[in-house]
Amino acid sequence: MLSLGEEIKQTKFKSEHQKAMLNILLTANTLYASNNRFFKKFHLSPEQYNVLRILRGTHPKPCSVLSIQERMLDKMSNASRLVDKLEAKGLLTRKPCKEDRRQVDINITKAGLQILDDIDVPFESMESVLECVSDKELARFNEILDIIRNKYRDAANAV
Amino acid sequence: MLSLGEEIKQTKFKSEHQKAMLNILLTANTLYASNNRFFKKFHLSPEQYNVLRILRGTHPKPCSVLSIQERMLDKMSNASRLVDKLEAKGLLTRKPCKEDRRQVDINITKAGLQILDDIDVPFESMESVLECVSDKELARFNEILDIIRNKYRDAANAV
DNA sequence: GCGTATTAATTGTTGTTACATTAATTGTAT
DNA sequence: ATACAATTAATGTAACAACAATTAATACGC
Repeated sequence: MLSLGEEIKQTKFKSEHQKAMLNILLTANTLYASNNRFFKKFHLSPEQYNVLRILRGTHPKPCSVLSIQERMLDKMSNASRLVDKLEAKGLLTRKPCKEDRRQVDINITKAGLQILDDIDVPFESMESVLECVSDKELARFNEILDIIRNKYRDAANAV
Repeated sequence: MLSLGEEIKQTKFKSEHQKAMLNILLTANTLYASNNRFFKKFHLSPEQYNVLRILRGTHPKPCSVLSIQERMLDKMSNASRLVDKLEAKGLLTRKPCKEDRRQVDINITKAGLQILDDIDVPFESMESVLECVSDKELARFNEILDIIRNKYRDAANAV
């Protein structure tokens, strides 16, 4: 098993803090790259999968582009174009919203639900890699991530 | 302060494990986006900054493109083209390697070292967001990240 | 030494992201 | 009611990433 230091061939770190920051970025890149390869088997990107999951969550109610965007992990990316791609694949439908004509009602299709079903089992087996860590430890782990996210965002805006 | 659930507007999670996986991805995205905005002030991308840091590490000895690639957080990205950009900005030099003419000797310039100096202080203040977490806890935090990275990569390859 | 395999770096291609801008609709203040 | 602001979605663009393919140099087996 490779440690952070081995992976990026850096022997010294200024502090455990700095190491943690680098480690998050490296780990996320690894996860992202693995997910990329995994979803490619289903002709999806991780972002497209994320959108389908969100739509399954609200199904059978529709969802607007904006509320997809708000629920996405990567807020910067372009929900509108992701929806384009998924519509072209027949995994969702798009129709104007009656109540507010600026909005678009997006619904996942049967094909969309089916592909999520196909993905669920193998994907869950990947997500279970953390079984060797206790729930209590993971709870603290999640807390620390929350702290980092919030403080870092503030710090970056302040600079 | 926003929790994972608040940020992606998802109230239920299947397990602490699944939550941790999503949290890593979300946190990394946030960090990456913040870094992006931060480095833009210096007309650099996070990846370009990473390359300069690596070169400062080996300085005054040169570094090949491959060994830059090996030390990078994101192995997938294109070291060759990053070096292009940085050379165009005068932040590094590129010259053929005498011993092995396939390789290129890359050295950071004074301007490159200077820009790292300019960045160091504000960037370190951003990295210090973790001061409220103890070193012992961070050590365990880093361990868990190492586990996730290694196991997940294996799991993704196996599927 | 010669042919083949391997390694290092670059380049081509395709798709995506980040960010700004635009267009259309709705909300609001007077 | 009308002007102006705010909201929603889509699009234009420049830069970047992923991956394959290419070129050049070196290592290795015989």
